[in-house]
Amino acid sequence: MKGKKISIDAYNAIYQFLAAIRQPDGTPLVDSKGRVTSHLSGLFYRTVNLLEEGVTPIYVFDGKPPEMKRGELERRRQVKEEAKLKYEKAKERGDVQSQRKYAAASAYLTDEMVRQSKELLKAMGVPHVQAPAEGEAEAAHIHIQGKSWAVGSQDYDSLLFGAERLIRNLTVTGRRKLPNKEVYVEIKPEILELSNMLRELGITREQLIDVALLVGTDYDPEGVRGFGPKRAYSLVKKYGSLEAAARAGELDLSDLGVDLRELRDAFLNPRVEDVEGELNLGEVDRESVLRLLVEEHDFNEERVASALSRMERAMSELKGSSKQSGLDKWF
DNA sequence: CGCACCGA
DNA sequence: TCGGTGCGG
Repeated sequence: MKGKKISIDAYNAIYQFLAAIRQPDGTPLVDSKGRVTSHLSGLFYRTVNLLEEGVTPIYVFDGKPPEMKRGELERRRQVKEEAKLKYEKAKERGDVQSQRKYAAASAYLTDEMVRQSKELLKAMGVPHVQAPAEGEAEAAHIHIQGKSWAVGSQDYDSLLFGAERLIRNLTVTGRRKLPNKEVYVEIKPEILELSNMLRELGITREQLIDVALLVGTDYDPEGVRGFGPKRAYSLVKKYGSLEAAARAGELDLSDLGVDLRELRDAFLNPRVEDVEGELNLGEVDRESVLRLLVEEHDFNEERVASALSRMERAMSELKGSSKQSGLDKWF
């Protein structure tokens, strides 16, 4: 992926840092004032690594969530509250493993953390974009407009939003990951290409959206009871659309939690904005990065300085190369 | 999650 | 150079 730009769902990435960068008992990294810094550590070091590998990340931040997502966001809030209670209980009985698990599950990103993250990226000269609504949709839009080579996310939504190329597990270290236990597994980056997927499946993007709606999406998480990936795909493949399946008596559209037309529209016509010009690397503001990380949040100066040096070298090479221009469309 | 360090 | 470990903030 050298010389490529990847539009990354920032919330998705930062949230994962926040959940994962913790001590075995679930304590996150904090500065001397007790403020959480896990997200800054993850964002900083991973971004430096990506730049060193010649990948330019474009971080896309969420805006106002669509009204339809309200229920799901409320549900997630409740799950987090329960996780918080489970964390307290695990702490009482000194169950360190459960502590970590529930601390990760109850992690939440504050507005302050989002502001800090944007400030850090700005100081690093790394482009970021504010989405009007869903970050995932805007990241896909930037890609579709030819301003990034792919979308980077752990979620599959961008494919439904029409992104041609999705990168999952975008890390440099080829890092290990724990499913639930203390078992670490090798995780490799994964490239998914929409047109290849659709060709192999023999369906259109509209039909893939129908499959997703049966299985469940952020806007209607339950989907239709009884439908997982296999049955959903078979049904759509056989009848062509959810309406046709309903007419054949194989499906009751009122089993969807939300109106079908509205659900489809969320993926086919998401609220996105064009971005002006190219999304390129800017200048590294060494002073600001040091002030933010070292002075304000007690990062180790030598570590930050050495990462900054690696980054500056990488960025000058990247900006010098011609691969950076807007020609990196997928065609 | 990623860095630094260590021993093989 | 690689995998394991412990700490980072």
